[in-house]
Amino acid sequence: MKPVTRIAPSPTGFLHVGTAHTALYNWLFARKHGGKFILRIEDTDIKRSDSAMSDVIIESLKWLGLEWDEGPYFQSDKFPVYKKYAKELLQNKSAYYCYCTPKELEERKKEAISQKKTRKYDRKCFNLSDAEKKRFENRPKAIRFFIPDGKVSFEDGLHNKVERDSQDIEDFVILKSDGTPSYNLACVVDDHELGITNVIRGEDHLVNTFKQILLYKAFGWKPPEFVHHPMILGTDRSKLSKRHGAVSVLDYKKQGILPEALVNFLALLGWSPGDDREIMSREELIDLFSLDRLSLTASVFDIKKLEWMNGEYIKKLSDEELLDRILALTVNCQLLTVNKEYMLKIVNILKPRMQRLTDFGKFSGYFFEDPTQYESEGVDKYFKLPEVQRRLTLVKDRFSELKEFNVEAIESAIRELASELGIKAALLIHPIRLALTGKTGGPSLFHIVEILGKEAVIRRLKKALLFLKELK
RNA sequence: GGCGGUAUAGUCUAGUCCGGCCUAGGACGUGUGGUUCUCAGCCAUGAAACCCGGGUUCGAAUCCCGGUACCGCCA
Repeated sequence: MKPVTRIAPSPTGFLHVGTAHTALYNWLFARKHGGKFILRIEDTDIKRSDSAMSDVIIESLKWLGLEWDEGPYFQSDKFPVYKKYAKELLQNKSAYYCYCTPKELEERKKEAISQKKTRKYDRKCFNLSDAEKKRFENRPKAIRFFIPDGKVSFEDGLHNKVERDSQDIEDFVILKSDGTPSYNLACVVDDHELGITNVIRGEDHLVNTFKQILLYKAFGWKPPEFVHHPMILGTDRSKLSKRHGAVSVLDYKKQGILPEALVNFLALLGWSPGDDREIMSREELIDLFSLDRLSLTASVFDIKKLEWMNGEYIKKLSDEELLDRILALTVNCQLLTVNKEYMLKIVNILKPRMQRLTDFGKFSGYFFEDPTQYESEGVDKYFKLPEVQRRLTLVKDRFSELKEFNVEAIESAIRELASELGIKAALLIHPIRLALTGKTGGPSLFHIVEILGKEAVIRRLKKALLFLKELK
């Protein structure tokens, strides 16, 4: 039988990388076995959901390339269905009405805690007499699932047999008093109706599974196979959240991370192919993926490694492709008007030092505008060299005499001048770089000079010479 | 608090099922050196881990027992 998996995010306004991580494993598993991957939006909490929020999830999944085969299904379309199933459980005595108000529950729980008793629901409404029930009949009522005695266990694909005493599980609400289903009911009903065969989800749901198993049993349904994978943690080893930095998939997009890099990185957080491979294409991941190679331990999201990996993916892109990606990300209209040939040259020499698409903006400024200031460290180091004014003047003259203004000609001009002056070429190169870019580091100077072109180079050298005059 | 889960370097992991090939492998990060005009890169090289305590065994990261710590759920 072909597997059917799903990702079921709730529309919170963004797609959490943890959810993306889970989605990826479900997607990989479905693709690997020729199965189906379904998207379901868990928007039963109407107050906190709106369509704009699910759009973000859809956009994020698409960006990552995790295409789904069915859906999106919306739980908010199915309220009557959940209600029907809740009533069914009522009828077969697996559930009962609860008339307790949130306030009453709160108070009784507090009291239980203060007496160091269990915080479970006290089953008050299960034990109500008919007369009492009648008295409460006009109150809003929820439906609670009755937990039968005994032990609940299931086989987890990773953790093997997990077991829990039903005494430790409370009679949980399946249908709230406002008629909306609780998470566990909606989840079980939908997983069943959609024919989900493999539920692959974060370990934070492991404990929910006991309740869900009980629901499957009460309905007489066959439960799917469960796999609870380890979670992603922040650097302080607590559940990854906003205070650890970016957690939204689209934030990474904005910050210049490539989707293929994020996918590769996420895949390796809690899974490994068994050998030393790290950089793997989508196809390789599908080919190599296997649930039994998932790790059992939660992993810390290491942004440094993501950046490294992103850099690796950037280096693999052709100049054209990289330029397209940069432009797609940039809102700077000015860049869009610059001629493509020029842009490609810049992309080409900046590529090896880029780790994020946004680095292009950071590193390329001087290709578009003359430097307005010079790094002070560089001024001390290179603009105060002996005879620097005279040397730069000579450089400027040599450059203006050049007929061919290409890397070879530029390099030999500088090297020849250096040997005529009896100094190391570096003593010319560094001040020139500072004069042209305002910076002490960067790509090969000869390439910079070529790309900038004769006119800009001469202009900038003149500017620098003026600056040097004032420096004295 | 109860319950569930987990434990290999700072981080991601391989090895654990079936004890010896593990003086524990790879990657990120980090130290040093080399290359180049600088930075990045690249190459070379180093430091860095089996949670603790018992046991079984000729031999344990791997098996058993007992702790501890961390994470999660109830919230």
